[in-house]
Amino acid sequence: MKELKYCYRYPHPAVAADCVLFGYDGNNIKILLIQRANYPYKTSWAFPGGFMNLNETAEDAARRELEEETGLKNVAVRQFYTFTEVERDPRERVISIAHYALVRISEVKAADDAKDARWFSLNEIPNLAFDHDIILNKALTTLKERICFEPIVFELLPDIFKMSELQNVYENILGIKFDRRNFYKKMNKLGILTEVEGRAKDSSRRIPILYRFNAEKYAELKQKGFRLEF
Amino acid sequence: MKELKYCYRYPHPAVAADCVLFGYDGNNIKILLIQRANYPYKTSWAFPGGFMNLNETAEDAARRELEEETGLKNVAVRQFYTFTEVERDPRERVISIAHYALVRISEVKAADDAKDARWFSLNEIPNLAFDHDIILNKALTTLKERICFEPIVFELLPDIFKMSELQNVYENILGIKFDRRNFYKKMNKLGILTEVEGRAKDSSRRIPILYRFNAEKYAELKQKGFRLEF
DNA sequence: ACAAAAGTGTTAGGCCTACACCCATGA
DNA sequence: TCATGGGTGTAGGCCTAACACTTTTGT
Repeated sequence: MKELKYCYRYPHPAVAADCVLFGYDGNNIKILLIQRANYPYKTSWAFPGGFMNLNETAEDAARRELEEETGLKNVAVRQFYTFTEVERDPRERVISIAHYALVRISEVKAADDAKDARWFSLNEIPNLAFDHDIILNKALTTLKERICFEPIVFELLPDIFKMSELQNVYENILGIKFDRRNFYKKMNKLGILTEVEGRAKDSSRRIPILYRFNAEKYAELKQKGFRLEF
Repeated sequence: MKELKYCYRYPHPAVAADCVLFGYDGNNIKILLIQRANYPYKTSWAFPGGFMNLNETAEDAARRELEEETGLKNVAVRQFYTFTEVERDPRERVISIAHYALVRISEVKAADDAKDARWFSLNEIPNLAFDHDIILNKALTTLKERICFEPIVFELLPDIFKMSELQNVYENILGIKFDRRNFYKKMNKLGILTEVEGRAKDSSRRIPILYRFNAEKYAELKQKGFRLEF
């Protein structure tokens, strides 16, 4: 039994940093879950995360836990809500500072090998540990709102992508279908996409134009208040 | 010296809940600040707030501190961000779960009497304790975004108000000027306002139509995705 | 040559913007 | 009667939604 050597004048809760990791496999939005090996909620699935150290911020902690549990380094994690229900952890009072991050699923191949980490589609999410079902809902709601203010969806796509892929990502996240032609026009008019010379063919028929996210143009637009209306 | 009787196996940060309280005096958005009486940042101004108890959520804590320090009861506080910079408090590691709330300034008259609480306009904010300047900025940014998704501005206004007052609140928060006639049309078309029979006159010339926020109609619109474009 | 994916127009309607005018009222 | 705040209307432009046609390419 470890000794209780960290003492305070007033009760302190434990503070965890968790991270909802979104990926995109070319068809669907996916969520990375980790199967718990220990009490509580042993064998239940949960988001990567863990307790925050006192010499790091919550973001640092989320990034560190992500690396420890999935091998992913330097992911842009974003805090979105702190969950503080009194009984959310049976061990002791634990609050969870929840983050989300978007990654190219191919870069997390390593995690796929680990027997305890798996990508799940939104319609096959298993029972989750703690209040992670609530956290997931909030993460999805937040993501839907954020993609109208920041062009974060590009973090899910490869550097170079087809317009139809971009549309598919937006449709998946927002749960809406768009008219292909109107979507093309809207995105092109926005001005944050650059056509890429190399036209790679894939399984489709006609060879599509390829695009890259133009961070410079976005930076300009951001000044004047970037906003995507859906 | 109080004894250190709360002990844990791992280091725990202290957790505070703070609340940025917005008010509206009929002309300008105001922020309620409290002058600190103790170390650290003694005599500096800060947001109402304090340490969270282990038997309450962060929201509960923010509400409780708000009542203790301003007398306000049952205010709808909303969490918006958790501040976790390692050095943000000189005493020990403290993270702050920050909330905001909108109140009718007249209901906080009591607080005005207290010598240590005062409403400040945005252009007269003094030096703030801790990282409260950063918290204020984030609160303002969040407020600007949230009022496009939720009709929270009505919490700043009396039950019954003139259209010009509503416009003034939006203009103050967003820092934009609107055309009076276009604003009227936009708000009326939205359908969340109800005209009120009693026409009270004030210092102006022509007697204006009075409105009330219609919570039922808003609830309907919310289903289909309420959204205000500015 | 045919089906599927992809590029490009066109049109109508709605919403926003920018205005001008009239009404009511206190001084 | 005049200045001020307040209510209402209209024209133009832009954006969006809805929809059709053509091009490319693997089979």
